[in-house]
Amino acid sequence: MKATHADDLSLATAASTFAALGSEQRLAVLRCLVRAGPEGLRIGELGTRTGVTGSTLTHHMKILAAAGLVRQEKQGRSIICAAVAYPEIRALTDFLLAECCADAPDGDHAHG
Amino acid sequence: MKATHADDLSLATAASTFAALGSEQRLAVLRCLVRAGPEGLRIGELGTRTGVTGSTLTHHMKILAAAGLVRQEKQGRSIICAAVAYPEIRALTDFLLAECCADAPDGDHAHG
DNA sequence: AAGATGTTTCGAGATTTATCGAAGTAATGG
DNA sequence: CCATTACTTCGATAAATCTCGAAACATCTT
Repeated sequence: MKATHADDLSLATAASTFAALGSEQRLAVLRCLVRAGPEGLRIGELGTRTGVTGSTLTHHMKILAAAGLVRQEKQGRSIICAAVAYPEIRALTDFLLAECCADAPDGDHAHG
Repeated sequence: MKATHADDLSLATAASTFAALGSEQRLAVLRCLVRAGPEGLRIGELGTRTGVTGSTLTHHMKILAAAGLVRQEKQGRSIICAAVAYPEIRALTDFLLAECCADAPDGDHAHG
């Protein structure tokens, strides 16, 4: 068996990471952060851009942070949020490819 | 902009596909099916292997099928389930990579 | 210290999801 | 046609999640 990042992910961890991504609002938030780049955004700005209320945003950010998809850093009275999604997502895609597509050829799959 | 399968996925679709994967039980079911290969498994057998009750399994299978991750086909009095995950997962990974990792270098990412 | 700003916690209502068992539908065999 | 097998639908309950506003907390400014 080939060693990949997928080994880092238990089924439970993978499921909860997927669950974290399984909300349109959170996905929008994550995308917003990723596009903002490594500098990140303040929570407030994030709320403005995504149209999500303060406390709700806090809630979603906790979930994304618990999944390791974002990082929060206090800076003065603001919290700077930035995506740390890259390694996590790589692990996730590796998981999917390893667990689910292990012996699938590249072209046409399981269609018959 | 590079054309990929990611273009096929709206934010809402991606979120609901992630949500479909965001359950340990469903992920276990999907993995079971993927490992079973293109021949698939009967619902009953799937239930036996995963320890999920009949009606609950029906429920989960609906969600997986709605997400396009599995296919169900009647065969006599059985339903054969098989993973069709490959293209969906490819679209999903493409989505993630395109939306979230677009300009991330390959090595060290967004770590400060 | 007082006031302004930015974020979190708390409490609560609404919605969604998970799970089960019992009854229902569909296909095969006697 | 009746029984059996295989799965689904229905109805109900429990649990989790979403969402909000108000109040609390922390930080900077003056």
